Amino acid sequence: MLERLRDAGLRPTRQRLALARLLFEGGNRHVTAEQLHAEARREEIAVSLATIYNTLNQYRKAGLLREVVVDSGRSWFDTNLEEHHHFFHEATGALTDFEAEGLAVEGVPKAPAGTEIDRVEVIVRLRDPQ
Amino acid sequence: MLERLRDAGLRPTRQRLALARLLFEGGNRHVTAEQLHAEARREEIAVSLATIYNTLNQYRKAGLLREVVVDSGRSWFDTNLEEHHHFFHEATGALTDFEAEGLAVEGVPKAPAGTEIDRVEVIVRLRDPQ
DNA sequence: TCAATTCTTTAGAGTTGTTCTAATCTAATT
DNA sequence: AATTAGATTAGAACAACTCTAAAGAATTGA
Ligand SMILES: [Mn+2]
Ligand SMILES: [Mn+2]
Ligand SMILES: [Zn+2]
Ligand SMILES: [Zn+2]
Repeated sequence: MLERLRDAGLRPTRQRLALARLLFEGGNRHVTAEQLHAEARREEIAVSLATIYNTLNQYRKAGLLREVVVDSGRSWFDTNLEEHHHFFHEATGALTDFEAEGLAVEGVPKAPAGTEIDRVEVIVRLRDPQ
Repeated sequence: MLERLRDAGLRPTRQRLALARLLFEGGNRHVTAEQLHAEARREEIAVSLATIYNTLNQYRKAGLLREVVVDSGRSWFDTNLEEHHHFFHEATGALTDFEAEGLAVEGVPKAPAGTEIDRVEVIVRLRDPQ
């Protein structure tokens, strides 16, 4: 973790290390700022909400996290850096991955003049049956 | 317009009619609440921001509009009800359509137990070249 | 080793987008 | 025309997020 932060040009402070452990140890995950803050509090890690936001954004800029936009009004951060896509269940707010392998998006038109394609994102919105 | 609102179970009030004209006459468009409010003011239509929000949400629930989620922090509403997808240029906030015809999304995994697929959304994020 | 420097954290204030409240107004119904 | 149901509004409230400036911690380098 220490290395990972140093490599990203971030001082390995108490807070950043603790949050890195929550985020990166124990499998990929999706979190919002409030969720991570609540989790830190539960684990008795003293860290302010401002620092949660600072840290998530720094990790994103450093490429340690990416943002997933599925809901206006709330930012989700994703520790899974592999090419993949998302199920989003509107009713429950559940956000889950599915692998890009096996998925084919074909016939994407070329980017408008003066721009290029950064990323093709597929979001599968779910609802309750019937 | 009057018919359209009546069919949706909405009283055709002065405000709803004026907004329907802005939204639905003259081709498909994407708007945010603030944009529509500014436009109404420009056209000297007296309508409060609360009514803009109420109306956009009512139109969405009635199926006259859909919401496009491309940016956390701001809701976009789309008058284009045909199956289509979006380019989103992060840098400028430009949101443009491309037709679903010609696009194939294959290999979408089946929905998690207890849910079903509502819609498959493709968002092509654009950046400036290089 | 220990200033000195630079960067980080923090509480709380500020901002933005959106929703709520409750008073007033308007459309529909009788 | 009177009544009723529903709509609009200003402004307050709220939620998510960012900013500010003061205090604290990591790093540097003498
Ligand atoms: Mn939402
Ligand atoms: Mn954004
Ligand atoms: Zn993911
Ligand atoms: Zn569109």
